[in-house]
Formats: sequence, C-alpha cells, structure tokens
Amino acid sequence: MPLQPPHVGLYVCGPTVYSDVHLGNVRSFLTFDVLVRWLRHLGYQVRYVRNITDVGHLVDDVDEGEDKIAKRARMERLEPMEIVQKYTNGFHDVMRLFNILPPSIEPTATGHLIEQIGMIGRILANGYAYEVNGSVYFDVPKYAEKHAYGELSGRKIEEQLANTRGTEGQDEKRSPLDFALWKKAEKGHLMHWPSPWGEGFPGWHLECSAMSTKYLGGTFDIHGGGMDLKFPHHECEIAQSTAADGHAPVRYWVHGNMLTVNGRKMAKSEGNGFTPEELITGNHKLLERGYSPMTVRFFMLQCHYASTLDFSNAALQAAEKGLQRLMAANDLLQRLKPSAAGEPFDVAALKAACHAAMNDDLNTPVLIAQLFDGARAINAAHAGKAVLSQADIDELKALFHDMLFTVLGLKAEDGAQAGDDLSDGLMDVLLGLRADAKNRKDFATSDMIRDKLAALGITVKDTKEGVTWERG
RNA sequence: GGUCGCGUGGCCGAGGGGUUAGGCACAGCUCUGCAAAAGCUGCUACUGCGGUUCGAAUCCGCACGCGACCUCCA
Repeated sequence: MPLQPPHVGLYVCGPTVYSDVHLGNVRSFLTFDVLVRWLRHLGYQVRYVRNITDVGHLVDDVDEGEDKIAKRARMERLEPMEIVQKYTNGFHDVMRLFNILPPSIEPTATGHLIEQIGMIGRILANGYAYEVNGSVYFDVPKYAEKHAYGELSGRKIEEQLANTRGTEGQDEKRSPLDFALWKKAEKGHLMHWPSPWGEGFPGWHLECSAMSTKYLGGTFDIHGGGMDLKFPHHECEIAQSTAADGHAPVRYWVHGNMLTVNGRKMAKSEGNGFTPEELITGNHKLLERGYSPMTVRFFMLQCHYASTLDFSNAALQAAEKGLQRLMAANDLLQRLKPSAAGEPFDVAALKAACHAAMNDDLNTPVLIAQLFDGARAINAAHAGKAVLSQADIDELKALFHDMLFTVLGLKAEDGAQAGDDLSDGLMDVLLGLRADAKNRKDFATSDMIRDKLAALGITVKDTKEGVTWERG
C-alpha cells in the first residue's frame, strides 16, 4: 500500500550517460516500465522519477580516479555536456524503440547541485560527515553506531572492514568505508562548481538522495535499480538520507537482476554485451540474426525480473514465435464471432489469474502463460470447439488489450517484409501469373514460380486470406 | 577468502510439501493440388546423497556445479 493513496512515488536510478546505453539498462528500465504501467492500470497516480547521472560517477574505485563523463569528453574531444547530451539522446531513442514510457520527471545531477550541497550541509550539521582538504566524506563508522549500515544488502560493518582492500591513496578518509559526498576538483578537472568547501563536484551516491527527496519527499514508496546498485549505492543513499533528515527514505526496494550471456553477467567490463542496435540488426558475432524490439521486450518479460536472464539465439527465436502466436490470437479475437458449441471457457477466471500474477511481485511470465491459455480458447472458439458469447468476446478483447498493450507494453510490429514499390509491383505481376496458372491447375508452372522465388530467398504462402510473400 | 543466490524436461523459463505452468523444438493430426503457414493433440522434468513427513522438485543437512556482490556497471 502506498503512503498516500492514490499517489505512488517511484524513484529509479537512471543511466550514467557516458556511453551507448547497454542492454542491461534496457532490462532494468523495462522492469520499472511494467511496474509503472501496472500501478497506473490499477488506478494509482504514479510519480515516476528517473534521473540522468551526468557528473560524479568515477571510473575507478573508492572515490579516486577520473569522472566517467570527463574521461569520455577527453577521449572524444568534446565538452562534457556534449557527451551528456549525446548519450542522453541515444538513451531516449533506445527507450522509445522498446516502447518504454518516459518518466514523470527526469532530473539531472548537475541540475540539482544546490540540493546536493544543501544535503551535505545537513549531514555535516548532524555530525555524520567531515571535511578534509576541500572534500567532504560520509563518516560510516559514526553512522553505524546508531544505524544499521549494510542492512539492505545484508552486510556487517566488521566484515567489510576485514575485507577492505588496500587504502593507499585515500589517506583523506578516516575509514576505508567512508564515501565521498563532495570531492575537491583537482587542477585540470573539467567539471567543477563552487561550494562552501571550495571548487569541486558531488559524489555519485548523493544525487539520488537529493533528487528523490526533492521530488518525492523524505520518505517515498518504491526505489528501484539494478541488483548491482544494491551495494554500495543504495546502502549509501539510505545512510545519507537518514543522516541528513533522520529517517529512512524508502519503503520498498526493488532490484532487477542481471542479464547473462552464456551464463556470465553481461557487463561493459566483460566485453560480452551487445548494444540494442546490434541485437536488432543481428550484427554481432554472438547473434545468428536480428530480433525486433518487441521480440526482445517479450523475451525479457518471459522471465521474472528478479531472476537472471540468459541470452541465446534459441531463446530469442522461441520468444519471437511465441509473440507471433499471441499477437495472431489477438488479431483473430478482433473478428471472432460468438461460438456456442464445445467446451466452456471462464473469461472472468482468466482475468483474475492475470491480475493475481501481476500482483504476485510482477510475475510477467505467469501473466504471459495465462494469455497463452486465452489464446488457445480464442483459437478453439474460432474452430467451434469452445463456447464464447459476445459478452465473453468483448471482455476478452478488453483483457487482451489491457494486458498485452497497456501493461506489458507490447505493440504490433508490421511483419511486412515488402520492399520498395518496384519489387512490390514485380511481385504482384509474378504472383498474378502464378494465380492464373493455379486456376488452370497448371501446378508445374505455379510451383516453378514459387521455387524460383524461394531460390531468391522469397517465401510465398497461400493462406486462406490470400497469397502473401516475405523475404527470408 | 567473506556474504548472498541459483541448479527444473532437447532448449528457454514459472512455481514451490500432494493437483497440467507457459513458450520453443520434436512427433502425430487437421486444413491445403502439393508445400509453407496456421490450428489441434501428445511429450510429466525438477544436480547427487542423506534426513523430516502419510507424502518432497518444493523443508533441513551435506556434497558437487554455476553465478552475483564485496571496486565502476542496470
């Protein structure tokens, strides 16, 4: 139950816009897209905040090393904000491609420096941070005296201390567990802003705390992100908000799981990922061919968000066929006539099962399984083997529309493989000749035309609705 | 090394003490001049070994295998 029904506050950690959006991001944002769609379908008014990280995310570990965006800017010889704009645009394009709805608010870290500096001030005032040499660090041991640092990720502070690796080069920190709230800008640093502690830039974890507080309040309903953000990022967010404002910021944490390839996490650092473009075009050594955005979306939704999902050509192809089947059933449903013969079918029970699946921790694979049961009933009714009244059909139409398009966010993709006007025209001529031959029962000629076209990679199908063709 | 999680039929993947997940593939059938496509039907699995139980894929223990986090990634 939300804090203030019917309003729901949802914050999701958005991308750091320093390179092309990664397929793992797509899965993560897809998960929350479906969550938002479902909540809205249930009648909640969701304020969905998803940030753009455009500063403060460092390349290396433990608050040392270069800013990711600044590094990219240097590599591409661009202004940092050009990098941010370039990859933000690309990110939006990919989101649109996969039919992922935009958030209600998409704040940037650089646009909320005042809020971040204010939050650091509150943390300092409460004694949970200290300034060293123009940088401000969060005092984790101090915080851990009164609060459960590591609770979210099930970590114990002693264990962490024991496991900490070398602390060379971070003498400014009192404890290796401490993390930066504000970093002093060294000479030559491309991105820096004035602050009470001098020129510098904000720590990565801070932006989410500051912006979620600003737009959703000190405590809000749901915070989402990838599993890999659980620690330390989200742990730090909890600590920052608690240290600044005295209470935990989030009621429910939702973490999406990773994408794997051949059993290994798909990660930028592993080099085993493909970009969304490569997945669609099939232009990657791991891909036999391309898959449409909706195929990919459906493929991802056939797995629960909290489970790892393994990419393979066979699995993608299975999803593609399954999606076609479901969409074909939905098309059939639109022109289905009532059927009074055969087995009865309980549409209300199907609807209840669909809702139950989604209410059970967003179980999209079970929802999809239910829809396949509906598809079977639709086909059976079409064949006169299942009973569906006009009222049943209307209800089923509404259910399929809601689940397929509104909630799962799928959309029809034209399978039309037709090319330019010239080839369309040529095909019309050839298929017309073939139809004439068939009418004369000159099957040798009609099959010859079909076989020659097949040799060119064009498949001709005689369906009940007429002749269709597509490029293989 | 520490923490956590997983191991389901040919493949992908839900579920989670007794009852069909679902999809793909495969086989048979229907429809078709023949194909293709489509539809229908069939295909009953839970890593191994112990234990708890009337009953375990599901709970507990051990073993093996795999993965994630512990350092940037959604």
